[in-house]
Amino acid sequence: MDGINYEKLAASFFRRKNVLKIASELPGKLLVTRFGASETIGRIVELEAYNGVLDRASHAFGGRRTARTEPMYAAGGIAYVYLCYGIHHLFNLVTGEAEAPQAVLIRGIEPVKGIPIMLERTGKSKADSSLGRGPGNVSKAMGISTLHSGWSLLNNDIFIADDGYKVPQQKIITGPRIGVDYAGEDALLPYRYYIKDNPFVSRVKKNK
DNA sequence: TTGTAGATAGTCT
DNA sequence: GACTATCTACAAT
Repeated sequence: MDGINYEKLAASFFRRKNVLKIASELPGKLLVTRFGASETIGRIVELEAYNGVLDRASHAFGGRRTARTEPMYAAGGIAYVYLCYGIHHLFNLVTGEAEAPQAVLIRGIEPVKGIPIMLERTGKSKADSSLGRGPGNVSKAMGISTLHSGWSLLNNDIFIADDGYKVPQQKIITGPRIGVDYAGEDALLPYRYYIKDNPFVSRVKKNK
């Protein structure tokens, strides 16, 4: 449709046990949202894995289980959206089996389709590199909010798709996660994946 | 171009 | 009632 051919990823993709394996395959995939007549598509360029109860940076660390984190304990293939700073909605993909609270946080996308809609949602006037950079902007541009937490990624409202785009292996970089200094040694784990030289990947420091 | 400060609201104890 | 996270804006160089 509209010149973009893509295939929705099936539940089997999300339900594998190894969240790192799933995370390593996500760069270059498409994040699609369809709310009413508004379809927006962004290519995933940056993400972080959260490895269940062992991961201090995860909301589910130590087996904590509350109404908010409940979606993380479900089987993979649904969305987990939480609010941070009272303003930003962060979008996660739940992976793994039921009772294994693993998730992947989408930190950055490259707008592919529906850019005027994204501009309207974010209140921006032109599509610069800040449109899909940073987890708060991702959900804002895609129209995702905490209302969508627990939604299935197998329906036609929100889903992940593959359009055949392949990211060269040498352009997929792994490194420490961002904003998880409080996680102690876990903050050093290379659970962050991003595409090298992509302007929509948040950078610690500008270099030029 | 780089650094720093201020804002926010839902969740858990 | 305390805590948790990121973006935007503004100021200085």
